[in-house]
Amino acid sequence: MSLIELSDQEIQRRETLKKLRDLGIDPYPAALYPVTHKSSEIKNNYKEGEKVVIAGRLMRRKVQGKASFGELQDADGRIQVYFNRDEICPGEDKSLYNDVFKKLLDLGDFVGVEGEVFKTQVGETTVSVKNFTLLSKSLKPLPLPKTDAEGKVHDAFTDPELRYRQRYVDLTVNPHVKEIFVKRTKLFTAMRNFFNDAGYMEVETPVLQSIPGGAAARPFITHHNALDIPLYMRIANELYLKRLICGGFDGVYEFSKNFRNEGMDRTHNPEFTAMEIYVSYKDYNWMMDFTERLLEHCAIAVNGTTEATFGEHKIDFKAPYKRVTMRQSIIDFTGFDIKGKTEDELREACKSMGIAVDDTMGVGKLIDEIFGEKCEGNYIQPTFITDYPKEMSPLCKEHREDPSLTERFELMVCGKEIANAYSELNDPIDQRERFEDQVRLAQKGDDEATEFIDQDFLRALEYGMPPTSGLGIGMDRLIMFLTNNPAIQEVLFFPQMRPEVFGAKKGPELNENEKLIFDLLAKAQKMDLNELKEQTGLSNKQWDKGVKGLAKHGLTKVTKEEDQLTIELV
RNA sequence: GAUUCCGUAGCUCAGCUGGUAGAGCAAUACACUUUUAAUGUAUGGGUCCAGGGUUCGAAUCCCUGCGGGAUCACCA
Repeated sequence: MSLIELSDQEIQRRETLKKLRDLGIDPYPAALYPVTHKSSEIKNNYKEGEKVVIAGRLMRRKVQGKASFGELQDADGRIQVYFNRDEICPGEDKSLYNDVFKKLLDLGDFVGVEGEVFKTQVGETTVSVKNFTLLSKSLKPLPLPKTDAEGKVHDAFTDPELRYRQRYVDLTVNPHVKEIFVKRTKLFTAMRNFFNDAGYMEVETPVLQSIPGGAAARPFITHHNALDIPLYMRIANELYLKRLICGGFDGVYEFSKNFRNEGMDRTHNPEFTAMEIYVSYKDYNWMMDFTERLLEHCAIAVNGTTEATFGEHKIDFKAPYKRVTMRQSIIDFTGFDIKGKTEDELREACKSMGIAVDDTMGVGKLIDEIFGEKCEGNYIQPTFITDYPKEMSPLCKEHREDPSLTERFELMVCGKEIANAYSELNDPIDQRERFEDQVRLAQKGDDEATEFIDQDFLRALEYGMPPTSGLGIGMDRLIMFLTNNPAIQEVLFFPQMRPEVFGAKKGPELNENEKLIFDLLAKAQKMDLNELKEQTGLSNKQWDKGVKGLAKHGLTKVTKEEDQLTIELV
């Protein structure tokens, strides 16, 4: 990057950097800095006169002559620091205060401070600085949002594009954003602890798979050079976890980064995190109990309460949750009973409800459309929807009382699904037939159906899998609900975005029009302005921009005598 | 994919029916020894997203492109 592209303030900071080096101060020292306290420890456990060593970013500086206040921001928050000229510079030489502190430090610099804790007249806990060390120089000015006495934020850094692309800045200046990610980590920890306490084991399964299975979604495809085969990035980890149940574990779970090559919007990112857990000798009824206890536990761990606010809704994750069969749900909201209906009858019903259908849709898909259109959005409080039609659930066990249904539930919150669970299908012959049905659906044109048959998974089932219940939870969605964020981008550190274009800006060299004008003028050195314009044959706008551009580069000068405008090279 | 809104100083934003680009904070200089977003005075800082068009003249009007937001569609 050339200097010409730097802003005024960036150039100043680079000059400051040089001055520091000239004074023998290393702006990027290597040595460990012996921090003894965090800002929160000092503020929460105030001890008058305590000697502390702290470090962080200098985020505020207010000079008042021979004394100054500043604010240091560390991982926990901010603490005020007090610089007194004669404390820092006891002798004749006051340059450490006058020059280094006042002129060569900038907001955003990482600084280490040794000092003593005291309270100012206004009562603010403050560290009185005895000595300070520059730990890392900041060359770009940070946005500086400020909160006033009424809690109103001024100059907030809010542009989503800038915030997502430069999350490091977002995290530095927006403490509430940091809080979201602290909560996100608390959620993962709480869930992990809950599973571990129950005796289940965290495992890892492949991200690169030769058959993308376990869900209906478009995968990302890549290529392995040594094997010379296509590999897919996983869309789900279900089939691998079930193999491990076949292998004899009681319970296994994995926080799984999944990748789906589909649309992006405020609730969908190409990579997202799911949690899947499989527990042997259990069924979906047990899993419902387990799920509501899990979510209650997680809500408390994250927010300290089972209650959460999401937009206009107040949600309560306190167990137990309401349970409604899909059939009953559709009766409740449409008056239509799906039990025993043929594909044609269902298609007619959809049409009468104003739901768009086409010929590729089978019984399951049609029911799903009705539910999605008429029912789903109505469940605000956590609600289990149970007993899904068989066609929609190729990996789920047939219902013990009704062979057209499966033992499946989804957990709905605020009209969105956040969990999905089965009594897992473990009959290998049934499973093979369901896969084959899926292949037929895919051939019929249903792009949600799975077109691959995972033969190795079927082989595992043939050796035998104990009765098992499995649960999947969309972790991003769950944390959105727990932190009141309607956009998935807000709960991902680095949401996917179109790549930023760097270095595309033009340098100081002349553009085509400027060159044309310059070359013509170079022959004469000095010309009448209008004459030159005619010779170039440029449009008014192009001419105007070109001439202004040249003047800006300091190459030409226009002089006016009487009504005569003359242009000459400088 | 469709519709719609937005892109101006490091940050937040003004800028009317076209007429020399503005404010606050940040920066620079000077003064000030306990301040609470906000000390005073002075100063500097902009290819107004890019390219084209209309015009004597475009940040402003029109077209195209790029980037982003919102709504809808699709997708868990």
